[in-house]
Amino acid sequence: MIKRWLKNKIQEYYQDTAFDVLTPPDDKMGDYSINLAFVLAKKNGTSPIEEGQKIVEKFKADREFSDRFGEINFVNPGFVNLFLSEKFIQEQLTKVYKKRDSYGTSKIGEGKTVIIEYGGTNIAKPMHVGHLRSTIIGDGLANVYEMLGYKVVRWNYIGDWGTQFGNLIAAYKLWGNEKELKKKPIQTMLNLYVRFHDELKNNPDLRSRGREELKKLEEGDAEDRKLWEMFREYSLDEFDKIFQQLDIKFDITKGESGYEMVIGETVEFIEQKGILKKSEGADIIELEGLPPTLIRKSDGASLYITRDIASLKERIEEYKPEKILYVVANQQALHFEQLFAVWRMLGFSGTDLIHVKFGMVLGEDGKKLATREGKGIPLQELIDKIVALAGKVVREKNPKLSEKEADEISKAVGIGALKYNDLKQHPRTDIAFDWSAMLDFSGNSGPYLQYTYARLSSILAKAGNRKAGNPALLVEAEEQRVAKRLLEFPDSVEKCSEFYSLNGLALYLYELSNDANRFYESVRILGDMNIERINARLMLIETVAVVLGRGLKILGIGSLPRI
RNA sequence: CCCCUCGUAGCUUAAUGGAUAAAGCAGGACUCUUCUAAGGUCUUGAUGGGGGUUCGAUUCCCUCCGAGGGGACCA
Repeated sequence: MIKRWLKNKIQEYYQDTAFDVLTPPDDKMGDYSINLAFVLAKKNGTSPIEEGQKIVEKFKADREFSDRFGEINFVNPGFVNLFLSEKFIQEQLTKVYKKRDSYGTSKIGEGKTVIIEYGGTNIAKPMHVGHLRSTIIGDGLANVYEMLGYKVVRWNYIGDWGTQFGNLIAAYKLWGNEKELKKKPIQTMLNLYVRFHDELKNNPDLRSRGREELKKLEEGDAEDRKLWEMFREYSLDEFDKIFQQLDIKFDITKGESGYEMVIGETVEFIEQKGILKKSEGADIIELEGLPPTLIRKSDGASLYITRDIASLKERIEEYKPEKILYVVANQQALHFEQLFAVWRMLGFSGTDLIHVKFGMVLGEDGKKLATREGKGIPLQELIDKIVALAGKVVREKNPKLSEKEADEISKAVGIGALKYNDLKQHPRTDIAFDWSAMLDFSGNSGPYLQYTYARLSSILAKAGNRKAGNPALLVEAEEQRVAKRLLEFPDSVEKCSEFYSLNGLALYLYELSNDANRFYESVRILGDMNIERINARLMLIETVAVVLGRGLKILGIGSLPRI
C-alpha cells in the first residue's frame, strides 16, 4: 500500500528510471528503503553519495513525503531510508480499524473469472499426503482470488478414467468380491491395485486383460460400467469425508470420465486444425521444442491429454476465464507444457494458463513414497494422528474445557497445524515428511498463530464495553511495530496471487503474531490507570485479531476465541 | 543421453539482484503473586566446489559435483 504509493510518487520525479522500494528487515535501517542513488549515479556519471543527498533534499521539501515520513536519510552504500512518522502510522491505524472487516479486499479482479483446479484425487486410490498439497494450496489461492474480487471456480478434476480402471476391473474379476469391497472400499481397491502390479511382474498377460476391460468399459459394457460406477461412488464418498474434515469445498467435481463422450469431436476439432499426424499407428501432434504428444493410441483409445484438451476447451467456452490455474505436482510439468503448446496451436489465446507446480512429499528417509508399492501415507491416517495429538495437548493445557469444546478445538488445532506446516513452505521444493515437525505445536506453526488469536480475543472478552480508542496514545516501540505490520497485510495478500504461493502470507501472519506477542508481553493492557490508553490498546489488538483471523481463513485455518 | 526442479546452520525451511543471510526445531542460560508460558528474553551455529556479469549475487550466466522428477501408446 505504502510501498506502491512511494513507487508511484518517486516515478513522478524520476521517470524511466528503474529502482526498487524495499522493506528492510531491521527497523534501524528505516521502514522503507530505495536504491535509486546507485542507478542515478551510474546514469549521470556522478557518485551515489552526491545523488543520495540530492534525493533526500528533494524529498524533504515535498509536503507529501514529509507528512508521511518523519525522517528521511541517506545511508551508504547508496540507500535512501524513510521512516514512517508516528502521526502517519496512527492515522493509518484508525483507517484500518474502521474497515477491518474488509481490509485487504480489493476490486482488481472485478468482472474477471479464474478457474482453479486442485485436489486431483484419483478414484480407487486413497488420498495421500501429496493430494494434501494440491488441495490446500489450491484452496488457499482460491480464497486469495476471492478477496481480490475475482469470480472463482473451484474445480476438482478427478482421475476417474483410463488404463488403471481397466486394470482394476480385471483385478476385481480375478480376486475381488463385493462383500469385502463394501466393508473397506478404498483399502480393498488399493489392495487389488497393488496386487495387480505385483503379479504383472511375473505374468505380463495381465496387461492385455486390463486393456480389454478398458476397451469394454469405453464401449459401454454393462457389467464393467456397473463396476466402474461402484468404484467411483465408494471413492467419492471417501473423499467427501476427508474434504469435510479439511473444510475444503468445490464448485465443480468433474473429472476425466466427464469428457469421455466428447473425445471424438475433440479429436475431430484437432484434425480440422490440421495439426494431427499419424505415427506408428497412433495420432500425435508434433510440438516445437517439446517431445511430440500422443492424442490417440493406435487402438483408438484416448489419453490423459486428450481428455485434458476437451476439458480445457469446455472451460474456456463456458466460463471465458481470465486465468486457469492447475495446481498439480511438479512431475506433470511436461504434460502441462504440452497441453499449453497444443492449446496455442489450436489458435486459442487470451487466457493465462498456469501450472502451479509443487514438489513432492518425500518420506522421512528422503525417498519417494510410491502408492504402487503401498508406501504412501494415507491422508486419513495422518489427520487422525494429528487431531488425536492435538486433543491430548489441548486437554493438558486447558483441562477445564468441556468435552465438546475440547473436541472442536482439537480439530481446529490439528488441521491448522497440518495445513500451516505445508503452506509456510515454498511450494516448488520437495518437502521431507517429518512427523516431529508436523506434530510440533510451538514456534512457527499453525497453533502458534491460533494461540496468539486466542490470547488477544481473551483480553477483548474480558474488557467488556469500551469506547473507540485514540491511536495517538500508542507511542511505545512495541505498539508502533504492530501497527506498522498491520499496514503490510494487503500487499501480502496480493503477492500470493502474483507468485501463486501462500508462504509469503503465512510468513506475514507469523511475523504479525510475533509482534503482537511481544507487545502482549511488554505491557499489561487491562488494569491500566489510564482508561484512554486501555481503549487505544484494545483498538490495536482488536485490529490484529481481525486481520490474523482473516489471514488464517485465507490459509483455510480456523481461529477460535479459546484454544 | 536429453529436458526440468533443487542443493542455505546438526535437522526442517525463509529471503521481487540489495544493506549485518531470516526463522523454527534440537543444544545452552533466564522468565509465570499479573489479561492463555502453545508465550517472552538472551545465546551457539549456514549459502555444495570453481569461474563470470554487477557498485552489490542465495538469487542471473558457465562449469563441475550431488539429489529428485520427467522423456510416444500410464496418469
